[in-house]
Amino acid sequence: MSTEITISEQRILDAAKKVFQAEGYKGARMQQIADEAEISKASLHYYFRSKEKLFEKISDDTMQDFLPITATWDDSTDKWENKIREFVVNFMHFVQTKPLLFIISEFNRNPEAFKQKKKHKAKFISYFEKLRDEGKIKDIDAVMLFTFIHSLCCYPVLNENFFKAYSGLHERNYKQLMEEYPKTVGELIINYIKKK
Amino acid sequence: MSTEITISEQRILDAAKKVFQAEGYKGARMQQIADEAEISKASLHYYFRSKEKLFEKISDDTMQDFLPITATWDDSTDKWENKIREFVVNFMHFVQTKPLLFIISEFNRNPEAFKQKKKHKAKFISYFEKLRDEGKIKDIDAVMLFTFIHSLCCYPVLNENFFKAYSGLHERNYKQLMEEYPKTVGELIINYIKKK
DNA sequence: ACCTTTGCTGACCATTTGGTCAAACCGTAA
DNA sequence: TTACGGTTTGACCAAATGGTCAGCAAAGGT
Repeated sequence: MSTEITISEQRILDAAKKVFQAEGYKGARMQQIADEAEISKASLHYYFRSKEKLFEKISDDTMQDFLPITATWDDSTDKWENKIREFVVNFMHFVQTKPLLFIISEFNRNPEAFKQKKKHKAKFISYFEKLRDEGKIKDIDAVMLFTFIHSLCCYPVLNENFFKAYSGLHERNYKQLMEEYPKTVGELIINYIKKK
Repeated sequence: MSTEITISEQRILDAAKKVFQAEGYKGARMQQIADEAEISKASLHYYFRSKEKLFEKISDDTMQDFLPITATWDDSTDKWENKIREFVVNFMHFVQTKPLLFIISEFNRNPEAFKQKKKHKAKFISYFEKLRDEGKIKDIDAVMLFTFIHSLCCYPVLNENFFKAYSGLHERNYKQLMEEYPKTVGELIINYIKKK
């Protein structure tokens, strides 16, 4: 079967995620990925014809993994406050766990390379526009809200090292801050759109 | 004088900023920078011994340019609300104008390379901790606040292309959004820490 | 036992890249 | 005119890099 994933293939994908995340696309070396996967460089090219194909595969997989999180904005009886809390926690966990940094970097550098520009905003936007039209929240711009949540969830994780050095926080303090962070972000957002 | 900057040197710096910003450190090519500066690659190395030195110079200059903005948190009689509004506008303009993207990327990739880790947070933190202790604002964590402002100001600009594709916004809509953005961010922050 | 497929590798290649160097260029002071 | 110091460059180099290929070994299938 063509959809089966061999052990070697999985080792390569794990290694590639690690190296791409640490070095970026241009900085990552095929030899380094091969070493990390304990395999020869020729084998690496046997499974993934080129560096580009390998990057694409990881990029696609990661984006695919994100889809379940957007399900937050499907119909359900949860209060919107809880949906926001849930989304922020899940989103931040995703950003902390998955190799998003190099994908975003590459995206910024070369947007054309990404053909299927999945528009994840649709569900989010319509969910909050409906709430607004029903008068259940303040009169806010849903796209602006979308931007706020993304910024707050992604920035401190994606730019962890820069942020640490820049703010003078050490590892321990940063971790401590990040433990409370999702909860506080949730409350910030809720506080912003809740009718008083 | 060693502090004088020749025309060629300036041309190189401008070209390098452009290329580094567009391609990242690893992706930038010395030849491309030389071409952009309309100069030979050998001349480029005459002024800046290595790619690393050139990067360092630009990185240092950019960080230096940021200092005036932090002056917002010096003593002055302005209301804190106005200081926040002013800072957000200035900060976002800076991020939009200066080549921050590749510096942050490189910083994340290789934090040790940056020796003088300037801690800009000091003034900001003490300013808001004082306000809090005086009971003029809510009981918030100043570091958390620092994180919020940075995230909100930097993310949508640094990851412009990713954000656009991801959210499905086109150029026009993005620009329109970004015009109101600083103002709205300011109000979001003020709303969060203002005593009711 | 023989053949075919699949996984895997060392050796090799063409190209790119950061960096060097001797020589040329050019304004100017003597 | 000449000598000199700073500036500029084409030609060149060693190292690194993505990628190729012929062939080996193991696992079935017949």
